[in-house]
Amino acid sequence: MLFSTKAEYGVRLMVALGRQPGSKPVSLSAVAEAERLPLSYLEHLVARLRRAGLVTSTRGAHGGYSLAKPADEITLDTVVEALEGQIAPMECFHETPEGKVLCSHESDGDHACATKLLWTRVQGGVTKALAGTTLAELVEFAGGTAEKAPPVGSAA
Amino acid sequence: MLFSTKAEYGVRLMVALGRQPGSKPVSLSAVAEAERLPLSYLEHLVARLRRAGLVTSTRGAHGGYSLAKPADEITLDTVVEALEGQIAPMECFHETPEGKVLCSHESDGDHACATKLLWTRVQGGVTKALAGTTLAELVEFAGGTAEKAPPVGSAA
DNA sequence: CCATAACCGACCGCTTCAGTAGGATTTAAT
DNA sequence: ATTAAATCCTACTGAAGCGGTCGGTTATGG
Repeated sequence: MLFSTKAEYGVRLMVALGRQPGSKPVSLSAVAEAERLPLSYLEHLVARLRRAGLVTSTRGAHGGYSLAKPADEITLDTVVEALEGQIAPMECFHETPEGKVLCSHESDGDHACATKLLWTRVQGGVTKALAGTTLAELVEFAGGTAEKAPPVGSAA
Repeated sequence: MLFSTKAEYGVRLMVALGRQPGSKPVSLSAVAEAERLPLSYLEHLVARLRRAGLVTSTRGAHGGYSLAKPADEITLDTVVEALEGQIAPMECFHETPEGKVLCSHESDGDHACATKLLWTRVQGGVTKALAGTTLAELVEFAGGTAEKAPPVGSAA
């Protein structure tokens, strides 16, 4: 499996927030109920999203979470990375700040690691798919906002 | 991490076999020494490759493993799948024999799962990268066959 | 004041990973 | 025939991550 449920649940959480019109915060319990996900587990995930600056929180009664940016400015690579940690096909793969890819097996001289070409291509494929998808697309795909289907928290 | 060292070690093993000219089998211990990998662990990996029909074995002294097909007819998706199991971005993702993608969260009516669009794209990116790479390319990339660098098992 | 809800850290059962261990079988060479 | 080299097979193990729970603290609107 490429990704764990952390990415799955976290993305669904983000979509749920994206469906909320305006800037009214959505409580985690509302999301948990709508998506049938354990509340206490969602707390861990949303903490990662908050630390990554993707959502903002308002505490206290009637509080909750909102997207920190418009949904069409949020690409899924940042979301998945916040949830799963650095996206790399392989343990030995490090990406430098300048975007260069390093392989820790290349210690023996400059003779390139046999697998580097492969993992670089895989990395490219995944990154392209994630960075080329915006949260707004997923919200749209999931059934749009209030018009067609009510956002979470509305009366059943 | 997208893949574990099973894919890493296994692909390096396949490249090592691909560097061997002719059909002379290469012993696992030779590969283990050349690639600095634990022999007993490689045994597990090569067993998967053999069961998948990617390598053939000859037992007894002077035995070893050879590629079951020419390197340019082996695409890396089959190799990685043999090593890691079915390639899917997410637990809930099943591919039917006809190539259709199913998501187990789509039980509630026909309303598509919010994340399906995303995982489908990721899946496509990875599959394209893996299926579009042949073992021959990696062998070439790693330094070609006997000409430039001797295959494993040759005198040091 | 009290219900609601965000925050935080510890814990737990389970599975997988990476690797080891010990043997058995087969085969080539001496 | 013996032996060394090799594939093959099963079982085991320590460590880590996954998915989730629990209890408690803090903040806030009514």
